[in-house]
Amino acid sequence: MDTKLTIYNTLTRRKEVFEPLHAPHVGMYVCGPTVYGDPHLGHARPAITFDLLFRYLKWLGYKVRYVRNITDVGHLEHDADEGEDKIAKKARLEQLEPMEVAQYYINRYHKAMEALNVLPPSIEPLASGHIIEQIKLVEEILANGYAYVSHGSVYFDVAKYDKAHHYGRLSGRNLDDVLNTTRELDGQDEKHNPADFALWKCAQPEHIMRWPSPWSDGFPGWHCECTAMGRKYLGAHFDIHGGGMDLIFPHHECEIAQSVASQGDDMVKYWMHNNMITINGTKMGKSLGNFITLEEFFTGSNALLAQAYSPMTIRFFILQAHYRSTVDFSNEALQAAEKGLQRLMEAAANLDKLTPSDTTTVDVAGLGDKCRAAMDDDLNSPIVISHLFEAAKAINSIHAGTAKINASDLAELKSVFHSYAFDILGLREEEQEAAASGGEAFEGAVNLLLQLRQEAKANKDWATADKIRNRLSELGFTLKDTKDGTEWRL
RNA sequence: GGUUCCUUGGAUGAGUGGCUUAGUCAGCGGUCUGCAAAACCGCGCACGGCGGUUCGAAUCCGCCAGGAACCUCCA
Repeated sequence: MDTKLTIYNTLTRRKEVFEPLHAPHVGMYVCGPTVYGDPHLGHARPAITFDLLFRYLKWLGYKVRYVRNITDVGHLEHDADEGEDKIAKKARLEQLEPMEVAQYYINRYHKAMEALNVLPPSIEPLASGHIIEQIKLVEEILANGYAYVSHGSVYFDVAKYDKAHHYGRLSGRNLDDVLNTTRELDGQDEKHNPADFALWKCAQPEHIMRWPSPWSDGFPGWHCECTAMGRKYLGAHFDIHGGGMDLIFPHHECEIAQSVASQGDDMVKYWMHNNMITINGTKMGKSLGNFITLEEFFTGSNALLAQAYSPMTIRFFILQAHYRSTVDFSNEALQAAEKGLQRLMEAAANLDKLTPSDTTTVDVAGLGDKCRAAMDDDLNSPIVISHLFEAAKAINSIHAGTAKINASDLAELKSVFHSYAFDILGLREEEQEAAASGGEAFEGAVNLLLQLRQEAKANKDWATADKIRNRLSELGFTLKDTKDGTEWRL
């Protein structure tokens, strides 16, 4: 297989062959959550998208350092919460230390990510732990003349920067567009230009999250953390920077400006952005109030949900769409994903039970190459999944005895199927928990019932046989009659 | 208003010039089964509208209609 991984680079708006700066090492940075609320379905998208990339790069043999930050310093809120730090505001409402609130939501985020089988990143730095690095970044930009101090705050001089470097090249804007559409915001009179963005903000008296700096007691600007921490852990130049499409402007645009203004060039080679999850066609978001938290999905406790959906159903649902497409939430789509996943996982279970024959009558050759080609094409997970379903069909046919496979093909099929379904797509079987909690006695009891049913069937006592089957079904068991007896699971 | 992008069957969701226009869910028919379920086999159904380029377009270009994200913290 001599294909190469290509990924869509937002900066050039085209797919590019992925060539690491320092192979076999790969550095990737992804914008993580702001921890002032429970993680919702929207947070799952970038986490799973870049988990897929992380897993695939590792599978290809790269040594990947994956940095995903936690924003616990907070950002400015709009209008009514003018100038107030989000985390500080919430803390006062709940009478908790700001860092206590942050820690609470960090823990909740980690729990949700674990449930979704999202691997922990190599480094998960906190913005609050890197104030010194951010101050240093601001000092560099000041020293290079691309920033100015005003009333204890430091602002980035966008107009000056734009003369030497194009401000807006990631998002396809030019400075005039930005100027004409910039809204009136707090502190505008301190700025030389409405388009300028804060590198350091002087804290108001009521602001409790604050740190000393050469300019004032305050807090770093909205975009500094990613530039400072990316550089600290991945170097002045690294391979991949990812995040949601809604971060392209201004966040990532400002990161590029900060990087160029401080070190002379952009740190990032490939910019990657996942699309949004929508609900009724519009973005699911905190500020829109139309989001459903991940925990609500797992428990079904939301009026919009017809039922609970397992973490793996959510993961599979997201992977069934390409990461650069929007994906619309609906119960129908999730139920379809749930059934599809179940089918795939049953095939995986059947795969382990197959016995080899001396010949092969199914077409499984090239499965690995096809999956590889799909992944290489900008992480086309829906195509990988479609190939896995083809494999599932073959597996089930062999399992049912209508097809055969020889030993070497079987070994190959197992290897490829497990690699893509579990190692790369990151799916996992969830039934183990139920079985584990049941214990041997439980299992024995169920088997006893099935044995009684089997005896009833042998006596043609259909009433008793069906009664056992129906009662077990009502309790949530799924029964499957096969030649060799009845299989069951919860 | 500006920037970027989208519009595929009953529901989802791939596919960028011709090859069988994927897969999943739902539906229909069959095999299997005591009857079911599951599984397997088979079937049907689409490329927003209008023009253009081309031997040939869902795929390229133009216009129109509709929609989204960003322009303010946001995955």
